[in-house]
Amino acid sequence: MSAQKASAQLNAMQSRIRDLLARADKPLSAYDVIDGLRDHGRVAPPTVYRALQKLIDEGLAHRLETRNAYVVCRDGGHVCGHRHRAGFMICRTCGRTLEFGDEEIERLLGGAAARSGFVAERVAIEIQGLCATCASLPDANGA
Amino acid sequence: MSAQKASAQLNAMQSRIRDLLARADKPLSAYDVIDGLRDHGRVAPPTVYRALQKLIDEGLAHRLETRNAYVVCRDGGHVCGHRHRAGFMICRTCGRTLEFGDEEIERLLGGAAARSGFVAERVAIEIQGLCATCASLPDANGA
DNA sequence: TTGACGGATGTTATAATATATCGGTAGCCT
DNA sequence: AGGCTACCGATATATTATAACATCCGTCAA
Ligand SMILES: [Zn+2]
Ligand SMILES: [Zn+2]
Ligand SMILES: [Zn+2]
Ligand SMILES: [Zn+2]
Repeated sequence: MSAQKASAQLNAMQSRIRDLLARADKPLSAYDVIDGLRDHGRVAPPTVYRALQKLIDEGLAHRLETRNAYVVCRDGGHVCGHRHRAGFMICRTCGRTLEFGDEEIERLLGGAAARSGFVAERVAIEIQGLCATCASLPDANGA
Repeated sequence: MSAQKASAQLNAMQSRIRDLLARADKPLSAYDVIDGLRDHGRVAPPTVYRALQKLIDEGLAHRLETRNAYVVCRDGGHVCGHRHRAGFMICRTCGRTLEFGDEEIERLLGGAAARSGFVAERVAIEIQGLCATCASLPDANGA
């Protein structure tokens, strides 16, 4: 058991935050997380940001750049614990966020980059719009 | 000339900011812009944010979500003045940013979205990495 | 002409997001 | 034990963005 690595090595704070993100049905900002942890006493921003970064490093969570918010990794099948690229569809009405890990898209992005000799390291793909549910409600369509 | 619309209807502030963005060889934050306009006297944040939004609305500039920064539209051929979707490759070393408007990618993203019944409105695609120039320099490779 | 109205622009103040920096704690090696 | 290191957390502050209010200016009915 010398080379045991990564997951399950979360401390109490990290676990609490992961649970909080997992229970939420939409992305939480760092300060939403701080508020959500009020039961455990006051928590300072750096504590939360570091814990979030840890979860991201472990592949357990993602940051949504267009929202300044965080979600647990919900990439359908894959068992988390390895970092992976992902895209997101974020509903502007209900906030629900669908994660997708479409390798096809990633390959194409890599291709577009390679055409210019660009070496891709991080890829952010975030689609804002209406989820199927909200799109079917008249209110959300702007009408 | 009753229905003349859009472009060239920039006021002095908007033009100055567009010029500033155009002269910069990398994305500028809103506060970089404020600093860059110091010659013209102090400018307050809302003034700059509103002007930037105007430029974005006119299709003359884009916001980089992963950087909280702004660039002029440099989509190769197209004459700006209409909003369009774009992707970006952002060099982490020199900051230079390449804009691409790959319809193929957009179609695929639309497809990924449609598969879940998601109605895409805004699409952000931002690739961080090394530009061809920086990738060829030993320092930038992390070595 | 003139003064009520409305939209655009500018200012002040403050909110929301994120990090620099320091000090404490615990494991670990000598 | 003593010192080293790495992690952890708190205080303070930096960075990014907007709310709320004031001002200016063109429009148009009276
Ligand atoms: Zn994921
Ligand atoms: Zn929805
Ligand atoms: Zn463009
Ligand atoms: Zn570069």
